[in-house]
Amino acid sequence: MRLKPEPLGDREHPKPRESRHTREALIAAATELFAERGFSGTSVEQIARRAGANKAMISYHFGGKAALYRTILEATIGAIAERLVVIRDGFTEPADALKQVVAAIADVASRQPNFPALMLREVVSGGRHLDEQLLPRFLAIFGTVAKIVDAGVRTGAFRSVDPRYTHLSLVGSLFFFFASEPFRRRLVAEGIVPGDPPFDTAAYVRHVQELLARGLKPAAEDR
Amino acid sequence: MRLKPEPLGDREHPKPRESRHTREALIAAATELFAERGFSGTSVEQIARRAGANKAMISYHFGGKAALYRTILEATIGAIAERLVVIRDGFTEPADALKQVVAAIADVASRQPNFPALMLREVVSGGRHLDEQLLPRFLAIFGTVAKIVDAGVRTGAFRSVDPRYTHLSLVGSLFFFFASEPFRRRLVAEGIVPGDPPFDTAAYVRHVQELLARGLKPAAEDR
DNA sequence: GTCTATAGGCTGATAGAC
DNA sequence: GTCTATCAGCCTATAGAC
Repeated sequence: MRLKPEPLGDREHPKPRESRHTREALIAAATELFAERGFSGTSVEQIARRAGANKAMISYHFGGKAALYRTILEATIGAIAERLVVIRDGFTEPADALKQVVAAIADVASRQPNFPALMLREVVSGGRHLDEQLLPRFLAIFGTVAKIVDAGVRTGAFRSVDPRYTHLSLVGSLFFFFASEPFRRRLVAEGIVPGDPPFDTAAYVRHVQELLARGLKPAAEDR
Repeated sequence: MRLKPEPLGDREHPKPRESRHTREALIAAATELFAERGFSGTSVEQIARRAGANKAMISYHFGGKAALYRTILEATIGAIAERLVVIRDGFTEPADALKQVVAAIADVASRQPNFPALMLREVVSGGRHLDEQLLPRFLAIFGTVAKIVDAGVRTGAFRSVDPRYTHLSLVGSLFFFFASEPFRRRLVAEGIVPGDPPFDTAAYVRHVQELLARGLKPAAEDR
């Protein structure tokens, strides 16, 4: 997933123009295109062109377009699942843990800008490409929020809410923000939507955290 | 958009098997497929088959696949814009108006179950199919929320929040909920996610309304 | 209005030279 | 590992019969 520059060291055979580089360039290009245009909206021709590689290389390195897509999904889901599982298994304060979840999703989205669009497309498509190996990792996102909210409701840190609805509103807000970034950028550039103050990831993260903190706090009348 | 059964009345020529019916069947089938699989993920062959029509009818009635998609987008965006503009131009209480927006989006989504998936795909794709005619109508959603929040912040009904961020979290939560419905249904059916109590649109609407009401209310320390 | 048949373009994959 | 050339399949659009 990540496009690690990965210093080459001193190789002896400069002739095969670095398999590592081609492979990663293809992944980087394909990730962008799949996020922007979806799987069927992207041709191997386009991927190769953007990667500065030959389209035959996609079959050589990955075994075809579908396998390349799966490789990308795997890395993307792995990155977010890894982060969330740590929070899920280590938190003590539900309110704080929920903030951490928001921050973690935003952090992964900052490092891998195409992750939210890919996830959103996958969800909207009914998870068609998520097999029994990928699905559990994908659901780690859901499981983490659900566990935290469950704990919070039990301990009285949160008012009585459905953990599933809380998950959907949290993830929906965040994915939508990040996945709409290119569209918003266009609207701002064309002067259609106010770009001042500029859209800011950190500010939006705080916005969602605030909304959740205030929205889930038990009020006087809830007791 | 809507698949109005539209009683035929007494026509004289039963031979041309009802143009109206074919046209609407194509729109209904295409709307489902575009929502499920996206524009490029759907072939005219599939649309025709699901509509029980001939694929040449797509060119005849609409002028091609792209024109059919545009027809659908137009109707979809029109339906939601129409509803929101009424709220935008007639509200007095910002807190109540925001509730109405949530309810209106949910209501349109109930009548046209594919509307959120189509909108989400369009946003994630950078609004590629929204021309200068469709874009303003689409942005009525944004403008309505922004105006309401602006008013609420000015009158002190809401704490000081960015209307744009409020819009993104509101719309993101709702679209994500509705567009993920098929996926959730699958997860519940396979016993992967608890389906008890069953996911309920009205309950989710209340959840989002509550989250916003509590999340935007000015607290003692905000004054 | 509807259908069949077909044209013509593009897509993903791969054999084989280097 | 990389590239060129090529192929079979699928796609959208349409001409023309009914």
